This record gives sequence, structure tokens and C-alpha cells, in this order.
Amino acid sequence: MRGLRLTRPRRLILEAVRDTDVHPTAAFVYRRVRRRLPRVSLATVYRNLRVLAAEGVLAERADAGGWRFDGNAEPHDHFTCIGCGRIHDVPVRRGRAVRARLAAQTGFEVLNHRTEYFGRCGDCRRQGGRPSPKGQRRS
Amino acid sequence: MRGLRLTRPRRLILEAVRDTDVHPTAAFVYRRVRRRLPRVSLATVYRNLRVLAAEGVLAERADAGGWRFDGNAEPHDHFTCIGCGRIHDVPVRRGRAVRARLAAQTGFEVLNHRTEYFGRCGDCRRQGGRPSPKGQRRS
DNA sequence: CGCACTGTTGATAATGATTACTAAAAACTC
DNA sequence: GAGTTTTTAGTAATCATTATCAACAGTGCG
Repeated sequence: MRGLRLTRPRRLILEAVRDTDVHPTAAFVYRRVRRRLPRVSLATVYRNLRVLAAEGVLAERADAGGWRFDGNAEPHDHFTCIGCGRIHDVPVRRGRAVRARLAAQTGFEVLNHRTEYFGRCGDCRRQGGRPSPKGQRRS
Repeated sequence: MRGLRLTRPRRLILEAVRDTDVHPTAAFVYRRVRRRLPRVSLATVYRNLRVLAAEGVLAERADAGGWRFDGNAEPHDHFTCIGCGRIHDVPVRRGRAVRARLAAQTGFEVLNHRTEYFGRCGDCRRQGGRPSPKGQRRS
């Protein structure tokens, strides 16, 4: 966190992202922060989420339906349950060999890679049945 | 392609996606289709991209800056060059072992997975230097 | 052919997420 | 504490996507 002032709104925004495991959207963070700082502006939330992500304090990723933020800035992959829509962290796949292979095949220099898994979480498997509408989303 | 009428706009939209390797956005497809069908509506392009994706004829994926469509509906991964911004297809990683391991560790049933690689393509490596502004995008 | 029926289109309005703008407040420097 | 810089709240603007709807095309059937 190179010279980055932690103003109150900024700190609350960071905490809001870190205090949940839902990989929140900006709107979600906004709702949370407003509980403690009712006059906060939505623009402030967006602005600071971007600042914090640029600093590497948070991770951000594009997703069907908008940006999502992640208090876990360490490398890791994600599993999205098509039943309930929840997104779970999963340990990252070490990709040394993969990167080397891809480089050999294509000439691409791989700096980074990220895997998204889709499927059904334990809860949803147990309940059987069809995905809840809430969880429905395009790839 | 179960009972799906191929009207002229719809056929041109499909061809526009298939005739390029840039993993186009809806706006890109719209521009292309308009060359041959100047009165086509943007809504028609969006509507049909969705229909074609639902039929499995096209693939769609969320990306920083919106939806992208892909004429290659077979499973494959993507490599995004952070230099020029181009997206290349790469052969999919067979994930039998990975899925089994993840299932054992977490109880998740993995139905699908997709890996995104980031790095520099051959051209951009040769040119050395920094990424062009055009290629800049958030994760 | 004449007609009802169904799905598709183009045009445009509506929505929703994100970004830009700006005057005022806060934080920092000396 | 005056002056400078950064950040904020509030709001307007932008942009991608979706919804709406009247007109139209294709099909089957008398």
C-alpha cells in the first residue's frame, strides 16, 4: 500500500469488501458502507474500489452482470455454483508446466492465468433439483 | 441447430461472428452486418446473438467492457495479450484430474471450467516495450 | 387467393451500471 | 493558520444492454 491515504470512507469500503466472502459488487459495498456512513456517495464507492484495486489491495474481475471485488488479493481461482450463484475461492492451480507448454506451442509469454470453475456446490448437490432462478446467469 | 429459422439478418450476424477471429462485441458485429444490411437494428443484433448463443451455435462470455461472442463454440481457452489486447484461442486444458481433485477437496461437482491466460503474444514480445494504451484494460 | 397465426424485425424508449464533473470539505505542509 | 492538494458528496452524463411495440414476412389451410 504505497502512499495511500486511508480516509474514513476508503477504510470502510475496504473493510466492507474484506468482511464478506460473497465477492461483492459495487452496489453491495455501497449498501454495506451506508450503514456506517449514511452520506457516502456511490461515486465514492466506485472510485475507491478502483483505487484499491489499482494498489493491489483488492482484486477485481469482470463477471456476467458487472464488476466484482475480492478482498483476497492473493492468486486464487473461483468456483461458481450454478445452483445458488455463490462464488467460492479455490486454491490456484500452479501453472509452471502449463505456461511452459503454452509458450512452446504458441510463442505466447504467459504472465498470469486464472481458471473459473462452474458446477454445483455441496449444498446444492444435496438438495438435488433444479437451479434456483437467483443463480441463473449467463456464462 | 434445432428448429431455428435462419432469416437474413440472423444469418448475416452469425457469419459476421464466424468470419473474424477477434471475439467481437455486439457493437462490432453490428458494424459489420450493417455493411450488407444497412437497415439492421442494433436490437436485432443483440437479440440474435443471444438466440444463437442459447442454441449453442455461438459462445458468449463476459469480459471487461462487455459481452464478447465467439464463432468457435467448441470448448477452448483464451489467451489475452496485454500488449495489443487481442484474444487468441488456445487448446483447452483437459481437466479430468483437476475436477476430481477439486471435488475431493471441496465437495463441489465441477461441470465445466475455463482458463484465461494473460501475457504477451509473439508480436508484442518482439517489439518489446510497454503495452500500447489500446491494449490496456482491467482484469 | 384470402385469412389467421406465429415469429422476426427495425425503431426507439427504458433500464442499469459505471464514469465524469464540480463545488465544498478534509487532510496535509509549512 | 494560510495555502496547497486530495478527497468527497451529489448529481449529471455516458454507455451497454434490454424491453416494448407496431409493422412485416413466412407458413399452413380453407
